[in-house]
Amino acid sequence: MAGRPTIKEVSKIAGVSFKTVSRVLNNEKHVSEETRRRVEEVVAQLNFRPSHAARTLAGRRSFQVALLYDNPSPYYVFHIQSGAMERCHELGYRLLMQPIDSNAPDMVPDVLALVDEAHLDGVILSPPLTEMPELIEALDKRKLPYVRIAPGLRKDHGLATTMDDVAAAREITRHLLQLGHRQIAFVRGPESHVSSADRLAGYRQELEAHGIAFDPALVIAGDYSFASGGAAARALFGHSPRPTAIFAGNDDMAAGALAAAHEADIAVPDALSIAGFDDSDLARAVWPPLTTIRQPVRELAYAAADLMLAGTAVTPQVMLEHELMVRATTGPVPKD
Amino acid sequence: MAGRPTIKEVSKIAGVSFKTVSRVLNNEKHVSEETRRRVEEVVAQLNFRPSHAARTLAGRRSFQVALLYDNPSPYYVFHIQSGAMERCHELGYRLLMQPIDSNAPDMVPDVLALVDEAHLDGVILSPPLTEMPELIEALDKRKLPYVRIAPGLRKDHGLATTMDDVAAAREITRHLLQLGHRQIAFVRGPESHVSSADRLAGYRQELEAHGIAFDPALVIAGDYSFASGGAAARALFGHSPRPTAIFAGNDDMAAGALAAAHEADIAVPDALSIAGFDDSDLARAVWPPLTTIRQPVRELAYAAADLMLAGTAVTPQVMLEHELMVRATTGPVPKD
DNA sequence: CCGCCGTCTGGCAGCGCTGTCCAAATTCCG
DNA sequence: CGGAATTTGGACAGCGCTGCCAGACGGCGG
Repeated sequence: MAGRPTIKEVSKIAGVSFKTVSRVLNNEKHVSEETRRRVEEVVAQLNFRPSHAARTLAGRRSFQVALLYDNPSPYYVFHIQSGAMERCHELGYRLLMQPIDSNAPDMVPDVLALVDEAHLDGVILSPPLTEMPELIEALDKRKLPYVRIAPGLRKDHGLATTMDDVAAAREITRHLLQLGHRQIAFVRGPESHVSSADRLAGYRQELEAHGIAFDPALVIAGDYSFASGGAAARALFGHSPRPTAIFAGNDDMAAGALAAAHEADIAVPDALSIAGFDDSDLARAVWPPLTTIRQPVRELAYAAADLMLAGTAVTPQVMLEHELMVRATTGPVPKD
Repeated sequence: MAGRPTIKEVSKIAGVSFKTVSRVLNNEKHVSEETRRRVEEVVAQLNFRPSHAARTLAGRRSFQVALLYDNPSPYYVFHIQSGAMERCHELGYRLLMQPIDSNAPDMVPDVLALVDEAHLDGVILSPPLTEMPELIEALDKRKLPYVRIAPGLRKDHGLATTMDDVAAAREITRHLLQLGHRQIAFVRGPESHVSSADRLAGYRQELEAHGIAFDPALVIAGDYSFASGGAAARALFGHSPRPTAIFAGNDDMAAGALAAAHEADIAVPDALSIAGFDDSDLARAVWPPLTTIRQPVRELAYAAADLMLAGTAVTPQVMLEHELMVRATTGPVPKD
């Protein structure tokens, strides 16, 4: 914590007033080319960085935004962070990554307290915080800029980056239908994630578009965890006739179902097809590698930061492309 | 960004000078019980939070530390973050999570710039940043407090939290030896991670302790990635006699080896045992679930923050326990 | 030739706190 | 009951910047 240089020292060495140095640092107009160069030289030479605290205090902006998340998946969090971080960094903002307990009774005041404390210029919300009406309202009321990543509710409200969960689920379902499957089970995620309802809807729509009646008995509730996928699969194995395909609402549950199939000695994909959703690291690490939907998680976060900070987008909501990744857990329906 | 309350407003309502409010906020002495209570009431009622920027600027401390990492594993990063975050939060510090490119030529000045800019009170280093001599020196020279998580080099220098990689690798090796394996291959990690050398050393020591000659041909270089584990396993499958067990330096490589075994139709654990290291999420998601070492990642980070900030520890280095997790990829050596 | 505007630069207040110093109120002794 | 020690709370400067305003200078049109 030794003497870091200050703007005044820079100005003294450069032979200008410290106000001029401030202008250079903030890329303001009305600084002659030569002065600018001279100041920049001194800045580089001293390795000077303006105190973030001082700029925040003196100016109207803190160049600080927070990414709020409450998601147990390391994979998801890691990629959301890295996408948002990249764009923030490019735009000269600092990103505060904040895990939030979305069920805490004081969640909203706590977030607001963070906003005050850090003088945040905006916040980026990821699911399931995107779905909290009190939070959204509080932010609106505060007139604090925010973006939501993949919101499930009120999709046309405010800034948001999304992917089309319904269409993606339809693609997976269509893929299975084209392989000849007719008994396709669906393992859904928790209620708190609207995405899981969207995926269910897509599954159902595609089924019906192919003239296949939707069978509620083939829908099992899970909670996006590996264990719940295994449990769902084991329940399904008791059905008669046994479904020939399982579409799980995320990769963790698909991996759980896959493990259950291995355990029960059911060959995948020969006797049973399994599909996931997300294309997380898991999808390539299990065997056989999982057929799934590549969710553009990193890009969603990158675009979210861009939307909020750069403000160059034409529409307040942007939708990113997903991709069906056909790997080895899905195959033709077994004939017997 | 509407009018957040300031310390002066609090003081006005509480009927004291703003300095007294400051004393209450900082838990200083010389404030009567009653005054303290009154101030705290107003603070709670207004949901007042002191401006972090202002305290940083005015005081000698910023109550801000950074966690620096450069690790591609979402699992590892997530748990390191959450452990460090928890302890920092408990101690009233804010944690800045900063991915750093350890190979960037300006890495050290960039870190120092961050330190200045954010007025950091300390930094937490995770591998492989723990192994960068220039960084360590720069930090020492700056007299900036720091801790290293699981350092490989100069383990007795400065504050650090570690686990015993050598002993853990010996345990895995012993477990395999006890199952009757004699042809045990080792897939090592990249040179940049000293942990991988330690694990190799443990493997070798245990072998020799059991009177088994170390065979360099059974050591294959990997890079901690899933793909490299698969490649190593496929190379090993060509050896004659084929090793009966593979000990991979981390779970990703073990999962890769497991997938390769599945592909080559080699039954695990009946024809081949596989062991990993880390007990990451993967270990339970693959099938069969992986025998591995539980690395106390989260605890290591928690303890690191504690060591640096609470300063209650007796020794500058603390070592945490690992645990051998025997699951289903290891079994008795096949007899033929 | 004057006035006016545009470009560049500096002066100064003040952001919301903490640290230091000092005054007043209270307590504790002999 | 007086004086010193202790507790309590206020005044004030200043942390390192940005916002606003004013001043110096030069070019241009009328």
